[in-house]
Amino acid sequence: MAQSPLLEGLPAAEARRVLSEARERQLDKGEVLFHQDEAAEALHVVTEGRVRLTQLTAEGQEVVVRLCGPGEVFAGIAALDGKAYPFTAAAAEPSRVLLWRRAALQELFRAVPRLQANVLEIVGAHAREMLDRFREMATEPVPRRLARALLRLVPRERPGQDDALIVGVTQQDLAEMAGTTLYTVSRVLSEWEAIGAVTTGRGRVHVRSLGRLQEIAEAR
Amino acid sequence: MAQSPLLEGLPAAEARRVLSEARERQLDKGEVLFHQDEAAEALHVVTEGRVRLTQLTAEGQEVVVRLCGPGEVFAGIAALDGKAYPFTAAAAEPSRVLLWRRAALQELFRAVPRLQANVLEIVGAHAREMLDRFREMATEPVPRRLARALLRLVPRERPGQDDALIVGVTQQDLAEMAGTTLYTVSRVLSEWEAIGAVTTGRGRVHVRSLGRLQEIAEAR
DNA sequence: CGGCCAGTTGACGTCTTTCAACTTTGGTGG
DNA sequence: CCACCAAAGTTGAAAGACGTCAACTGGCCG
Repeated sequence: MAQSPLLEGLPAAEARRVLSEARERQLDKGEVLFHQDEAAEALHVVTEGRVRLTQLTAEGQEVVVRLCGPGEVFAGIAALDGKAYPFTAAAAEPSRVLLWRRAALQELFRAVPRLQANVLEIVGAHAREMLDRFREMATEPVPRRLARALLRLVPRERPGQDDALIVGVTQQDLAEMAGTTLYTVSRVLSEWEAIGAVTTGRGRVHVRSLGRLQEIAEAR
Repeated sequence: MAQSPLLEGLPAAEARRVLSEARERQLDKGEVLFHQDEAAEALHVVTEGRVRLTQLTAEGQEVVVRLCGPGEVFAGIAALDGKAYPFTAAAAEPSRVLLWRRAALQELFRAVPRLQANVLEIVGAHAREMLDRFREMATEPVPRRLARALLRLVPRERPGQDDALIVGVTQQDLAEMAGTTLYTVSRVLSEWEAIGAVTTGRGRVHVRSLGRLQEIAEAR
């Protein structure tokens, strides 16, 4: 938690102050934190496990907006403007989150201005990410989108490593992140396996060469 | 300008105060206000004409993020967190914009808190819109996306009217907004013309029945 | 009136989805 | 500990949507 971007640059005393205002919530696998279109009440941070943010289409098809691991903030926008949550949040596995209600947050902003700056920066980063993904969806073929989806799932900051193991993510999940079907995901992964770029297993993708994947994501 | 969401709810005196801090800029058709990835300096509002926000892919393909008419705010996120502009802004026709540099804005926020609330709300709305469009791109076929693109171009608030005339937008533009090609746009518009939903002309789309279009956008 | 830009339309190819059948994996309860 | 079941993954065949290329038309401005 200490290294969450939410608390970045805060002196220990202020960080404690902020944390003391949080509520904690524990979630079983699959438990829903909030539904899309509900009134937005709080900003959340994952401390343990993983939370999956999804948008549902009118036809009932799901799209995965983001998969949040420990330290990651979500529903930041909602907390700022207090409109409706733009997605549903549910635990992808047994998880723990901290949450700050809007009122508490407003007050903390006054006492700890750096906190507000952090929230704005996080919200900005998310808005940028959505813009990029929107462009990707509009212009890039499935394999490249899938490569990017995998790269986004790789735990950050693994100096020197050129491989990565992604677990607890089904091909259905990957399909919803890349905006395609599980069939196409399976085919593409099979191809990559044939050229030795990845190995796959039930709920598991082992990226053998992040570099290779990056090339697929960016290149030609 | 008075009815821009930026100034919503501000007493006349405060609105004047805010406006007095703005710089104005005039743009010829095609003139670029700022480029994607430049350091973000200012929040902008269109007062006249139209500004086109685009993202460029690595391969040089363009995607239109938004087309802003009078009163509309853009680059709000950038002004808050001061990172890079996430898109390029250029005048789609001779235009005029007001702009507030980050420092001026911060100061105004202190004097006019409602202004900050407005900016946060606007940024939130844009973030939500991008989320929705991302989902659309991931799940919806071209005709529906095109219908939505047209509906977004219809001047707001025309009580009672069931038709709308959209001018100064080429099919190439529509293609970039809907994430497709001008060929597909032409074909789809031809179909709609055949059933009497629209009529088209050079740089012109006359929507005969907004209701019909809405059905296409939402339905089945 | 000529050239240019916007738009149209057909033919074709390809990527992706859809549907169906089948295999593999891992967990659970007997 | 094993057998079994459900969930996850694989793969082929076929259809469909969409993009690409090329040729053609038509309106508009100088």
